[in-house]
Amino acid sequence: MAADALSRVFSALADPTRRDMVARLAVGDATVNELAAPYDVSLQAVSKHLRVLEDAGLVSRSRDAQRRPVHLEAQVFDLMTKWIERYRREAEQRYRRLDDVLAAMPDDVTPTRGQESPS
Amino acid sequence: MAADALSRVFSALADPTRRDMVARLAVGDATVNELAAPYDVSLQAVSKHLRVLEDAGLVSRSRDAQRRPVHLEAQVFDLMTKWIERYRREAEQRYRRLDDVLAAMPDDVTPTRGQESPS
DNA sequence: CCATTCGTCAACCAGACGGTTGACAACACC
DNA sequence: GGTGTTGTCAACCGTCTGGTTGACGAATGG
Repeated sequence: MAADALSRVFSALADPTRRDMVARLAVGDATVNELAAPYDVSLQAVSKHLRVLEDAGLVSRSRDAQRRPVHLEAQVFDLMTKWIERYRREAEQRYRRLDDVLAAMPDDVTPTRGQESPS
Repeated sequence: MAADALSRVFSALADPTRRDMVARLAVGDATVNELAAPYDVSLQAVSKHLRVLEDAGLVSRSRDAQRRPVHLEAQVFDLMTKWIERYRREAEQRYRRLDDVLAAMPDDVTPTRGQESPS
């Protein structure tokens, strides 16, 4: 199950509720109860979601009396963006190479470039 | 399940095998058999993975005789990066704001949440 | 026409996931 | 010390997931 860090992060964000919590936490830290408020689920379910986010490194929890303020750890996003950007770039380069091929094609299939003398 | 597009994309990339396939496809299109080669799983399992990637919009399949070349659709990456960047930026702004507050704080003020203990 | 290659569909299985309820630990407050 | 608040742990449940095997469809090529 989700052995590597990247899998854990993607998996954690695959759930709309958890993404919503991340959105909420981007505004500022919050307690479990505060985070649970908008959703129609038990506090335990929210606690579980937070555990998943924590295991993914997206979130950290500290202690304030009985409260457990939750804090967003935005650095982990870099892991994802790095992965994504790498392959996006690779794919784009491939398209560019394809463009070169098309550009190098015989003129008769690319007539729009200039006025060739018609035969 | 996984009603929204974003969930489908994150969920699809949460699997290491599928991420690996995306990596492979960034280099160039491939058939199902070619994609299956590196992995020690049945062709059917690979077919299932491709279906997940296709449902997420990460991949498209065309036809070439009996072969079904698989093509990476890199535009979907934008969906993720947009989401990520939004909250990353929001969190960063918050840190900047926090820095301002800390900078504006008198030196002797130590924020304590507990009650001030009388001597 | 027949065999082969390439790939999908269907049924099944074990394990993970998201949710529930009930019990309980930790701390604050009176 | 007793009570209320905050949150976690544990057990359970239905569903989704990733894998398997077996059968089959579609197209190629002897």
